[in-house]
Amino acid sequence: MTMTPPRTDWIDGDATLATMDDTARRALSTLAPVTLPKGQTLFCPGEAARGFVVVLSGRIDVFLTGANGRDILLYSVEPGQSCVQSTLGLMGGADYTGEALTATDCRAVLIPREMFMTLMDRSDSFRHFVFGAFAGRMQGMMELLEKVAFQRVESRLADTLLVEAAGNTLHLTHAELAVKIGSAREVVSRQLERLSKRGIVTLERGKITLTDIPALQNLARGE
Amino acid sequence: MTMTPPRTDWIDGDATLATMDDTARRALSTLAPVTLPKGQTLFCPGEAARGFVVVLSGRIDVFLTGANGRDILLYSVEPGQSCVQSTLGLMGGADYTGEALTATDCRAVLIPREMFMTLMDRSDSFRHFVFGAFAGRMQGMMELLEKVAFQRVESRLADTLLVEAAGNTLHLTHAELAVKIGSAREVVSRQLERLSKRGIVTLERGKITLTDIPALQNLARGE
DNA sequence: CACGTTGTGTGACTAGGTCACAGACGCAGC
DNA sequence: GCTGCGTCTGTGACCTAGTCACACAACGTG
Repeated sequence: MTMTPPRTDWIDGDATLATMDDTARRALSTLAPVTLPKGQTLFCPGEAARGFVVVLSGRIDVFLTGANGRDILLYSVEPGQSCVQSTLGLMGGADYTGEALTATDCRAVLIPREMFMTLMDRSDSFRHFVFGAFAGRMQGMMELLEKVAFQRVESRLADTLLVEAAGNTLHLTHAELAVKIGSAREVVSRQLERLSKRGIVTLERGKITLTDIPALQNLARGE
Repeated sequence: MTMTPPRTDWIDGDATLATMDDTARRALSTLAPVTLPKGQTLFCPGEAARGFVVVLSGRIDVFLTGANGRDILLYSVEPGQSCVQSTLGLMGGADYTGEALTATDCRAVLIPREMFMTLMDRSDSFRHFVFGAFAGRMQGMMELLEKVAFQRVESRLADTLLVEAAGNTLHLTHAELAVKIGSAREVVSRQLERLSKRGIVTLERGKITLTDIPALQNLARGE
């Protein structure tokens, strides 16, 4: 029986994982990254966590779904980051409440539950990585909560337009924008129409062009 | 120079701390708990974290304050729990955004930054405690977000009335209720008035009596 | 018992979410 | 080309919630 030697190039290729100590690298090298097509569901509400997910390339979006069917984007997982939702269940947390979807084609590693637990105890750098991820997400959730609870839709929308734009155009539907800012599609449509009438954006089907960035920046920070 | 032997009774007296391993107990025994009067501010926005706070008795409420001055209760810290906000700054997180107030007279320990860091690396049980706390708060924040984003005020109010009631009365002002559910005082007043007209509660200054608990339970879970 | 403080009630108005549609556009498959 | 069909967008009516500006009632203290 022959074994192919474990590949570690995906570890070295990731800015975050490459800095791990030997304990973590040895354990990780026994894993193989998986490729996931765009649009795939990784976790859904109520499902038990299978392990700890680290994204190597692509993007995973994590949503919270409300009783009424609307959902809101909790955060996006970019390369070198992890989907902390998946670990809440591993540590005294209750059932998984979010829903994770691949926003693009992805490569990712799934660190199984046992290895995760062991590394948390044995590897300083792995532990620090996980802790940092937790703290970061927590902060992000607080900011999101603050926005949803206190900020006007107009302001959140302007902010999202700026963040999401590549150059000064973005290819998103009103419905997708609505999810990102935690509002309803019709509301986004009406807000965009107002912005368009003020000459701040121009609208086409599936495409938005920003024509007055400074004005948007003002709106984003609440006038 | 004489030293009073370190007291550990406050460690043994706390259900959570009492289960810590020797490493943690030795370190903790060098600390002395502090007493805090009701209404004291522990942290305010923008302030750097001083350490990790564990509550021994009493309750600390942690709020998020919006730009418009309204605030919302993020969570309450009960005995044996910790104020994880205070550690976000200790680990890659940004500035402190919440505000912590003692809701009652309290006894608490402040674990300074260095000891916190050391214990995280050296003590398994301390680390598990902190991680559990993080996971729990994270879960709680998600639930709060879901409520604020998707649930009706009527439903959130009913839920809070049930949770907060001692027996079937509670001594809270409309303004305090508003903060707990993340709404405005006037809205709470009007909702309570409706409940009162339907015979579900009776209202007095600073006091609410629940007269139809089943009806409230229905409202709480959204009819 | 006068007075300030705190809690509550109310009306008018705005923002935002929901529902039920009607078009409009884009892209298969003839 | 045309014909459907799904997706995206626009719109009106309606309801809930948040905001602003008050009035007034209940308590507490000197």
